[in-house]
Amino acid sequence: MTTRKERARQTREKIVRAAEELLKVRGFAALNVDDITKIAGVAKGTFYVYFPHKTDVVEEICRGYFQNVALQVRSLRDADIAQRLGAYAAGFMKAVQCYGIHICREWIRSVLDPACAPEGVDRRKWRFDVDMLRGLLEEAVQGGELKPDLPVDTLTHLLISQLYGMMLCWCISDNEFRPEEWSDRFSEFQLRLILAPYMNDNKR
Amino acid sequence: MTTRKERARQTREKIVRAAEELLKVRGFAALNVDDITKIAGVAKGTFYVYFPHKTDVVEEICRGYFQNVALQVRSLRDADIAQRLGAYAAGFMKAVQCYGIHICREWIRSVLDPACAPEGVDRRKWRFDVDMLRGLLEEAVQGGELKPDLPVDTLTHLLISQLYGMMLCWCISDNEFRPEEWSDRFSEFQLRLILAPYMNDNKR
Amino acid sequence: MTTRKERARQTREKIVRAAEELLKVRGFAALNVDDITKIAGVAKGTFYVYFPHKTDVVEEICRGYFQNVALQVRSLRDADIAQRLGAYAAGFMKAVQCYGIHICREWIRSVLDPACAPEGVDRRKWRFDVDMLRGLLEEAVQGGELKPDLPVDTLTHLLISQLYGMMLCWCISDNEFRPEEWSDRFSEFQLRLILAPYMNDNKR
Amino acid sequence: MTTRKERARQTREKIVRAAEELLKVRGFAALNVDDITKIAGVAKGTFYVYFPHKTDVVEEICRGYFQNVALQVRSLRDADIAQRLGAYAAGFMKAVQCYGIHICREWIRSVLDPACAPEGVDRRKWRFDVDMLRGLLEEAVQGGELKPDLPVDTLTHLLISQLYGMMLCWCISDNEFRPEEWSDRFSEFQLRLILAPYMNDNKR
DNA sequence: GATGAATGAGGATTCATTCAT
DNA sequence: CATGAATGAATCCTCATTCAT
Repeated sequence: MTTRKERARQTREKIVRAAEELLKVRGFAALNVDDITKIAGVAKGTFYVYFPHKTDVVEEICRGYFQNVALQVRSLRDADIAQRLGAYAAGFMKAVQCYGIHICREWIRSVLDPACAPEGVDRRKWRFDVDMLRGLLEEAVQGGELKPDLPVDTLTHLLISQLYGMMLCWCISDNEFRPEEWSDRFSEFQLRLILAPYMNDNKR
Repeated sequence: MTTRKERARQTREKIVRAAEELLKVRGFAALNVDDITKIAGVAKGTFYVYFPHKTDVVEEICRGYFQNVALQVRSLRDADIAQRLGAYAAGFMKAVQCYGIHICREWIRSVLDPACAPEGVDRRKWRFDVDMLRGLLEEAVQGGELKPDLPVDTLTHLLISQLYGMMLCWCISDNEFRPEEWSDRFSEFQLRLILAPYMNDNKR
Repeated sequence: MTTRKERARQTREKIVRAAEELLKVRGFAALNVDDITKIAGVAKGTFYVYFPHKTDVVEEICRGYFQNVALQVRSLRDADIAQRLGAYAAGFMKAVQCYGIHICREWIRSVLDPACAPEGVDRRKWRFDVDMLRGLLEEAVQGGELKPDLPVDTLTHLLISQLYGMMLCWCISDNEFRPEEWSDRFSEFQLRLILAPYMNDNKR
Repeated sequence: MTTRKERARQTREKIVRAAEELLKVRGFAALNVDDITKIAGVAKGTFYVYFPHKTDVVEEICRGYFQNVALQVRSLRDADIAQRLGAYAAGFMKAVQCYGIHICREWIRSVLDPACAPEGVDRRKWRFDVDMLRGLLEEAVQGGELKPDLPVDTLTHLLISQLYGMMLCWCISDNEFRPEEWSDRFSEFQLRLILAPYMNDNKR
């Protein structure tokens, strides 16, 4: 009984891992069920026991990705807003680097066109990041850390497009730099300068 | 004489238009020669009279797009560096908006994976932008407008990833904002602040 | 269990037989997967379950053909070299006749141009024959049956080109004679005469 | 007028030359009208002004080949039959080498299957060679040079299959030897030995 | 005679998906 | 649950040939 279920879980796991591996190495366009099952060491038909469609496994892979970023940001109670945003950026880029260029490319590609790419790969990550950054800024305003005239929406979008832009440029430039290092430069050269005009001195 | 060649030009045009239309509506993944020629009203073989490979027509479509941006920047002789970079950003985002979200998405998608996507659609735009922005910064340094300790590479990449990030976020957010307006905010809230530490007062 | 695999074997067999039939009747140039599967009574895709490329099935057909010739030659311990070479020739021409003119033609054609014809159909038969005949001659020299001044290479090539020439002429002349009978004439009128100058009397 | 005709002749010539060149270099399978006309420097349609079908030009190319061999054999009045047959063989192999491996391969291939290959490339060469060699032998018998019990047909076929066999082996072995040299060895090691039993001493 | 634009049948190969065992 | 044989629609590309100019 439990054995049966456990076995099934393992089979499913093998398939997901195989798909993930291929996705990382070769990208979505070159992903096919044949290879997935061959690598997973199961029969082709087994794939369809667990996933009605090929895209479903991609969805599952991409779902978890990106979502558990930055939960640790909350824990930075004593840090100032610049540090917390910096931590978010660092977490973001660390995740980006960790997932690898192919997953990122795939994520971008899929999020650009939900119609022709894995349908399940939705914009949750995007919404999450927008909400997260806006939340951090609003909190800081409410907590008196930032001045009330801070244009929250504008800054949110500037910050987030910077993060997404670095990911995109990394993908375009084909690994020309290390994402992790760039989040540092982002914090160092950009973040504080942008926030500076809105910082309350007493908080400093 | 002229008629023959003119006809051919029109046929080619019809094919390009048909492909462009499909590209805009359905994206590259769903693009196929059959539909292109059907829409263009020519025989399938005719496509290959003008384009050796399917991807070549996509290249043709995307080429040009993005490439004639920002030549006017050079003409801004009297403007300071912030104004010139701002003009570049404005030109970039204006082009982005002008080409439309589908072409932009396609461009991003194709530039993400030259292996499986239109090979001809290369990174020229990317290289061009990188070189252009770096050039503007270097000139300003040489001209004494910016201090010599300006980290050219870092700033170039920050600026460019901001631009590309805005384009990407626009595509992701599905037209949630107008690119043109965002280049203004970019200039207003970010550009000057980042450059400020490196501005020579006398130039101001 | 057995049924599944057995069925598959039969399907594969059906495909091979269909291809062979077409090959015999129409030759390689007119061979296409569509017809093969139609005759075999399976779906087009099924062909590719068993053969990655069209040429692979042709290879399979031609392999084996020609390869198990002349193993019996080795067993002719007591026969003299002329008899053994004669036996080889006889085996060769018997095989030629047995396989039929179309397969022979196809084999020649394919072996003539590995680039555009079935790549897998290689020159094994050719190498095998060359090595076999040379081996027989060398053995006879080492065994003292033939004089040491025998020009092994030259004779090998003369003999082999005679054999292949008879096959070719048979194909060209469109069945004008029976290959089996010609190997007899080859032995009778040519083989002994050519070897004569090099025969050691004592062996006789 | 004459100019018109002369021009046309030149155009036709250019096409034939271009086709010949391609045939030599790439073989029949890779021959296509597009390349022929491109190399010839004429429009595609021009090809069809002179040749109703692609195969017709190949026929024209192959026709002349092989046919003007050995007309000089006739002139060897004083030579004995072995010398004359040797001269024929030499002429044959010289032609073979001169035409190149691709033409030879193509000729063999086409002669093997007139149905799928250039239809016009017929067996004339084959008939010509058979008749020629048989004629030489019969003449020698009638002239008393060879004994009347000479098995003309058998020897004719053995000789001719030897010649064709050398050509075939050359093609198969991919230029492993020089045809011209092999006709010498053929004469030296084989021809005289085969004829010896039938030679009338007085003629020598 | 010469052109070259247009054709469209034909052919190889891929691959997501089904289903009987 | 797991299998893997079978499917067939989809798609890219080739190229001999036609024909209006």
